[in-house]
Amino acid sequence: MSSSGIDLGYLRRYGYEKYNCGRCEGVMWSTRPRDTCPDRPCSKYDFLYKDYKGLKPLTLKETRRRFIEFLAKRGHGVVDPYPVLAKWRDDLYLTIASIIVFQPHVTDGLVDPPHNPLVIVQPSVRLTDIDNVGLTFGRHMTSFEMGGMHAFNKPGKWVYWVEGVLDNTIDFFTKEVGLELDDIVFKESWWEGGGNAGPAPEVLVDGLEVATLVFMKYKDVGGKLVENPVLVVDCGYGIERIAWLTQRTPTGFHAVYGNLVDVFKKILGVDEPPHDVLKKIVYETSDKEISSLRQLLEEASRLGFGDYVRDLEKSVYMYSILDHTRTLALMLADGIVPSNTGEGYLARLVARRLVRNILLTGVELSRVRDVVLELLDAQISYWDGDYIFGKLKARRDYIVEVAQLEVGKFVNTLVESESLVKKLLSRKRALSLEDLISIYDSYGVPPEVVAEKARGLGVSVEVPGDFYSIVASRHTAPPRLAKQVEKQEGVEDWAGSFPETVPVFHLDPYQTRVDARVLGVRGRLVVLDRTVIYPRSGGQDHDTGFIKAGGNVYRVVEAYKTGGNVVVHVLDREPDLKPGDLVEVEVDWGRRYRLMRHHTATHIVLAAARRVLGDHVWQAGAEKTVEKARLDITHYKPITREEVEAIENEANRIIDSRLELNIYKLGRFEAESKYGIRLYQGGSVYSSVVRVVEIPGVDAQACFGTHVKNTAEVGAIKILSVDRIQEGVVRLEFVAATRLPEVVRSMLEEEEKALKVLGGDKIAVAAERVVGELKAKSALLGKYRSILKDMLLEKSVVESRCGFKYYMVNIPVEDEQLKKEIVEEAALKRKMMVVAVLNNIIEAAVDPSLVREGKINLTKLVEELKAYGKGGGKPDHIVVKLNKPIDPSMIASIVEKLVCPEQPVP
RNA sequence: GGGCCGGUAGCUCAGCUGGAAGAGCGCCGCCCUCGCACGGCGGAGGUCCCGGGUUCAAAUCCCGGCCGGUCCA
Repeated sequence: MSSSGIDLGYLRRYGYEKYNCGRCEGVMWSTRPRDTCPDRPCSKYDFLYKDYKGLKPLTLKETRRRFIEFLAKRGHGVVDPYPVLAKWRDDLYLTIASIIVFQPHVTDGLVDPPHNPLVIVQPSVRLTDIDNVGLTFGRHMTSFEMGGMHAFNKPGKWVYWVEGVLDNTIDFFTKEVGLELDDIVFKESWWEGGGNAGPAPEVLVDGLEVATLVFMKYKDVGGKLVENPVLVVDCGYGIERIAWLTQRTPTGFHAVYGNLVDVFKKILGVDEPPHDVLKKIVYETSDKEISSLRQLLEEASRLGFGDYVRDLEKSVYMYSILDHTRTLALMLADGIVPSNTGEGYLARLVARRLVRNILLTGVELSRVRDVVLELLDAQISYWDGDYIFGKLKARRDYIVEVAQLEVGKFVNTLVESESLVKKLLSRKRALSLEDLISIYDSYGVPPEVVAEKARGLGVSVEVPGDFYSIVASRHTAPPRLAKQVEKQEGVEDWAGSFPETVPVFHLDPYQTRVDARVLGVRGRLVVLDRTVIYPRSGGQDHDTGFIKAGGNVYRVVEAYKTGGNVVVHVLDREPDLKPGDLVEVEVDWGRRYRLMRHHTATHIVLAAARRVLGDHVWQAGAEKTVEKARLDITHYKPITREEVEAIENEANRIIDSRLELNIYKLGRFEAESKYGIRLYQGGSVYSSVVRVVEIPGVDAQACFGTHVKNTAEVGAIKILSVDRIQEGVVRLEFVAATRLPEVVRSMLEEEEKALKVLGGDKIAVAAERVVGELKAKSALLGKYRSILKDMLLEKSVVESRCGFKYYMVNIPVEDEQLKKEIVEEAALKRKMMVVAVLNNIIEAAVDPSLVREGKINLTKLVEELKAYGKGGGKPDHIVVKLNKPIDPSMIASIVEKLVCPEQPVP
């Protein structure tokens, strides 16, 4: 791809000329002629051995500091890093680049950035290359720092474009990093993603790509590229890679993790090849396309490093472990709760890859949990005080506890895999690819582990190299189902044509009526210029009420909001109204007030849960109706009874503190810097201002709902139920205020009903008594049954004409259990054939030994009885259900035929 | 949100090509022992997750639900 759309000719001013790479044919700009571009695979990591004159080794921190300070000096405002949990977006789970912080609201031009231009060093997590992490010796890391240099050019506000970007880049690398122009090459490229696209020259230094300069010129609209209203400068500098380049350590991990590498070596018992050897290996393999560890090791052997292959293998695992522990810690620190869905699954993925790598270094399965703890602690203290990763320390307890839990789950799976594989192999002698996929899909046991266990049982199993992509390809999502029910054909467009409805319910949530003007009528739908009716939104149910005009009163049965903040009222019938009419709108205050109080209660419960359970608690969903409020929160283990009570107590304490709520609008970035990303409990918000609902000192959220003035109005909160609705998410249901007595009343009524049946006045006592009586009765019944059984058997012995004795029992009471016990007693204990009849069912049995000896086969009896009904069974036990009456003597003669087959008729 | 696997004794699980609910561990009693452990004998303990359906007959097959696990968006 070319860099069409921008002209890099400005580089000529610095002495650059355009060349073509002789190998990949890419277009590059260089100060001197080159045959090939300094990019892999066209060249090796030449930086590792190059003697740079002005280059001084920079630590990661120093690199980061210089980057920020350099751009700050050039007028860039400094933006502090955002979490890697991208709660402000609903199209992404993780922050994968610095621009993510400003998409889509700023890149679309809807919101002004906090500074323009700006600099931000943003920790980012990308898991797409997770399997490459150790293999590329530091080129790929799942967590990395992206040095973001951003400018947003729009009409009336021009910052800089190609020239500014190139000046800044060249000056940073020459003046701050200490490179010379000759070292730096620009290679033309193109970038697309996240709904934007544009030319994106890469900055290459002797085999390493150290920055990508994206000129976000286009927007992807339905597969077509159109000019973006804002020309976005999206330059990402690889802070780790730059540090590596200046230090020229054997791998990028050494540059980033410094002496932590030695700590990990000790904990894991891993030896690296000597650094000069390692560096050689890294260098020599740097232009090879290496996609598996086996390939890397083969390549290393081929290059004559066979002696070091063993250490190299373990070292690669260790590099992944360094990377995965930091990524996991970072994800957890930002509040991710591991789970089987969403971002929680991504944390699980990292945790499981981590465990696999740890096992591969040779750590015993039983020690994995402890080792993870040690590694995380080492990682956390290594980053203590750091600008980006210093926050790990404050969240240490959560990180460690959750990681241990999560790792423990996987360890369990692996322990159980042993018997699983055994079981499978006991049924078949080999395991196919299908088996491997189904084991991985259903139980989460990775194929390598299965293969290893199978090998232990003497079965070799082939694991294809592209196993995980095969699995992924089987899970391609089905076409998305149509989104809900379309409200009504064209309503969105119709309603959208009106100006925003004045939200009287926001201006004064206590106002119950207002005079309004009709703007539009469509069937039963009405749009007004203002309203006190709250439309269903943000999990709060809609209001109901009345619209009065000209002596008519219409019920408002529903209300919803369209994209343009226009409230659509749904009436009980088609009204006699036309645009321009004046009406009076009145809200059903009883309903509304309950909804308001349930809504404020929900904010309070969330805050209380966060105080009791920890900062990882996020709202995962909420619904407020007149009957009750429902709040789903993220949490990593079951909530105990004590915790529920603590949350309830804390919530009621907040109510009793009589806190005045502050509700006001605030610029987006201002609100974020004041309250943090916590604001977005209800999901992403696409607007330049957010409506902040603040309970001072307790909670602040971006929220559209209606709230009471003072927490005291919530009155009281009672949590009614706690459910784990999926892994990592707990649902709390609760009621507040005047809804509470209604709930209590219905509970008391239930109890009354139960007591009416059970008798007594205490339900627990009554139930205990009834259950006790039941047990005693059934014990007594058992005794009667036993006596009756013996009595029936005594008088039921029948002797056939050939002298064969058997029981023919007619069971006089409808007791299946009695029939069963008689049959068992007779056949199995007394070793006699028995024929038992209860209603229209004939059951017959003999001791299985008689069948084995060939003396009798009851299935013949079934054949004989087929004329009277249906049935079946085994040779020693049959059941036949009769569909017409049969004379007992008839049964006897049939049995006779069976037991005296060869007896001549006298 | 979708796919797959599972739910049987206090625990771990077998039974699942429909036909009389099982094993190991744990528990109780007895034997052995000065006592304990081991061992031996005997015993108690079950809503086969729930609800429908098919069938003469369902733990087993089918449908729905609940709960757990797991993979993928």
